[in-house]
Amino acid sequence: MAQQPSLLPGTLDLLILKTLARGALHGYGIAQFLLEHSGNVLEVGEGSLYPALQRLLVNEWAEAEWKQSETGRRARVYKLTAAGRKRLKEEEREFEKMIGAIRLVLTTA
Amino acid sequence: MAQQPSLLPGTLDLLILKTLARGALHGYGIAQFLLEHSGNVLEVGEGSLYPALQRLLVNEWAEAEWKQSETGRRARVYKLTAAGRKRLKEEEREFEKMIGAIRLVLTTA
DNA sequence: ATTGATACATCGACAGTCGATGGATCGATA
DNA sequence: TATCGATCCATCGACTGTCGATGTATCAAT
Repeated sequence: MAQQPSLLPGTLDLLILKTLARGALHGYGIAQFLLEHSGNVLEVGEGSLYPALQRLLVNEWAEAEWKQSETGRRARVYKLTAAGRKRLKEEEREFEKMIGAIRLVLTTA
Repeated sequence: MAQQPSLLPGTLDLLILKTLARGALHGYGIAQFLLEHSGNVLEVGEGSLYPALQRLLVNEWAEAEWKQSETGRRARVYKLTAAGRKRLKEEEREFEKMIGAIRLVLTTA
């Protein structure tokens, strides 16, 4: 873990999956979405983001397509697959399980 | 992360700190405590536990002392320092911050 | 006598995050 | 017009943390 971890390791895939569940989006947009929708807490660096997106592609939880805007700007748009939606549910379940377990310990007087 | 992660990476120090806040304890006992007080979810392997305890010692968040039981069985008992208690509070704060941020994203319709 | 629980610890493999770096386009400002 | 900041892609090496395997040893129970 880095000195000032901006992320809980192991949760980035879940966050990206969740973001993509709202609709296809490109990498930069995902990072922005996470920042804005987390009260500026989740600062996903590009060195974390792109490897994570590669993981999603390799596992076929997402598929990517190059898009050109009218102005000619290129962006790689990621879109969840059916397997990705399934995976999202699994990761959400697993996350809740872990958090619940940790909370049990933390709240044990 | 392992295939069947038993832990949320980055939370083990917090969990150990919290356990030790209830009283001094040896390594094996910490692992048992976490297992029992997490509904059998948090299975801390020894390959994770002992490196974590070393971290606590190095950072002087805990101190260790060898103890002998009446039967001659040896155990290394860990005890929080003042700095350790301070660190625990910091980690709790940081954890809640992260979880809050993640939850914001996960519950965004 | 062997197994299982208690107790310590280390090792190498592996995965994930981080900061730095590099490239490119575009709009605005100086 | 030059430069800066934002948008957009991606990779690299360093680092940290977890995991499973391995090794030692004691003790109780079978």
